[in-house]
Amino acid sequence: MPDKNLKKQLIIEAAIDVFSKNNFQNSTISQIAQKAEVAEGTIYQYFKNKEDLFFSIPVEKTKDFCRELELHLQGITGAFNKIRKFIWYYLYFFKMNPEYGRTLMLEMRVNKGFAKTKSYSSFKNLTDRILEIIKEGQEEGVIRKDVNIFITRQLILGILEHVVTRWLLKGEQYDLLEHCDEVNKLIIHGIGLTTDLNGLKRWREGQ
Amino acid sequence: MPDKNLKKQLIIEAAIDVFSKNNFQNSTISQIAQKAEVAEGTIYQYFKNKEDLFFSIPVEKTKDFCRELELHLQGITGAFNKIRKFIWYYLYFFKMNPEYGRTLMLEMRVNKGFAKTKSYSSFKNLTDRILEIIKEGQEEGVIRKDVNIFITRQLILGILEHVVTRWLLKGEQYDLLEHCDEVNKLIIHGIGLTTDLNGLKRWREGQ
DNA sequence: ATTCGTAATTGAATTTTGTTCATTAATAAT
DNA sequence: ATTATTAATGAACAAAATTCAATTACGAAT
Repeated sequence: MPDKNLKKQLIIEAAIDVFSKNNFQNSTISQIAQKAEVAEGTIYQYFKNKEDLFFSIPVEKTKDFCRELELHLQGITGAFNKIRKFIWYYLYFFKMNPEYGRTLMLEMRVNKGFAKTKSYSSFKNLTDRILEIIKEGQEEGVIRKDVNIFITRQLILGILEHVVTRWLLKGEQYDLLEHCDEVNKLIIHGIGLTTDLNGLKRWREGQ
Repeated sequence: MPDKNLKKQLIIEAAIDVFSKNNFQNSTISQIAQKAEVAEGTIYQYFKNKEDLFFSIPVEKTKDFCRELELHLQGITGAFNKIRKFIWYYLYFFKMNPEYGRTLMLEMRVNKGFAKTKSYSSFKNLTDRILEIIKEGQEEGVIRKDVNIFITRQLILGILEHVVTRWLLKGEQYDLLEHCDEVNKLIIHGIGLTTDLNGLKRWREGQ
């Protein structure tokens, strides 16, 4: 029983390596087979096709991602503090796992088939978690209620994905955590520097 | 002379159709050739290879995108008003051109080769434009100065790309313009509903 | 220990698809 | 009309994904 998964894991290991160096299109089954020291046919014993192998890659890593996030959030109180930690951890994880980032951000996330994969189910935990935090913040009275919570989540995930994607496309040259505070500040307070206190009052009533 | 571009355009037309229905990987040259009613070899008269054809698709549309944006911004004063219009127009354009969106958002934007293409150069006008508006807002004193302008831009582009990408992945079922106001509100004011006026004061001084 | 049955593995054959190229057709120039 | 140049063709080629009949390894049963 562990033997079977061992070989499967061996192939995935090789696939991670090959797919993250080149991309999906430019990676070949024979490269992966060579690296895993199995015959090409063997791969098709464990995976339906090239795409299926590809989608199997981030399952485990994504589970780690969510599990560790939960750990990092332990003992933190207050929605804003949790969001700050979420932002930090999100960027930190991609900094530490760039090959995972390349596959997930540049290829999976943008694929229509992704929503049907196991990785997506794992990833959904993460996006569900941020939704919970948003609701918590609304109950605390620190997060605005006059905006759809899903749009609120899109603001947070949007900038994070954009920041990570840019970093990957630029070749991971700078430190991803560099602008952690600024991102946080923008999410919480927005770009506006209004002194319109009447306006402020109006938004509050908008809840 | 116009004959030559006519055939090239014909091929692009067919490519738009095929590439946006399936994706890059699952579209074949022979499908495109059939649809354009030319021989497969003819395509290679006009384009170096499949990828070159792919990247040629959004050149013209992207130029339109930028040109029309400029038109829509005409006569609007004040950074916030311009941003509001930018957001509206951005969403409006993808609503009207979903096949363009599918190619640009789900395939191009996330491709390392994209930054070297003509489409990217056009697209850069758009992202440069939002940067100008941000600077203008800072001079007006309505946009915070204690955050890197590039990060500020990433907030705006991030949520817009995320909103459009989600819409595309969900099969374009709902109206993309539905949440225009909410997006705007979040960008300008953030998710926070703080009454901490001392904090507010501190941020202002942070400029 | 030997046999038998099942599952895993192999790599050569097949299929699909991008790309090339020699040939043919069309167009323009003299 | 003849020639030169350019465009278009589709069969041939190459590369890579996928299949499959043959082989090997393994475990249980006798």
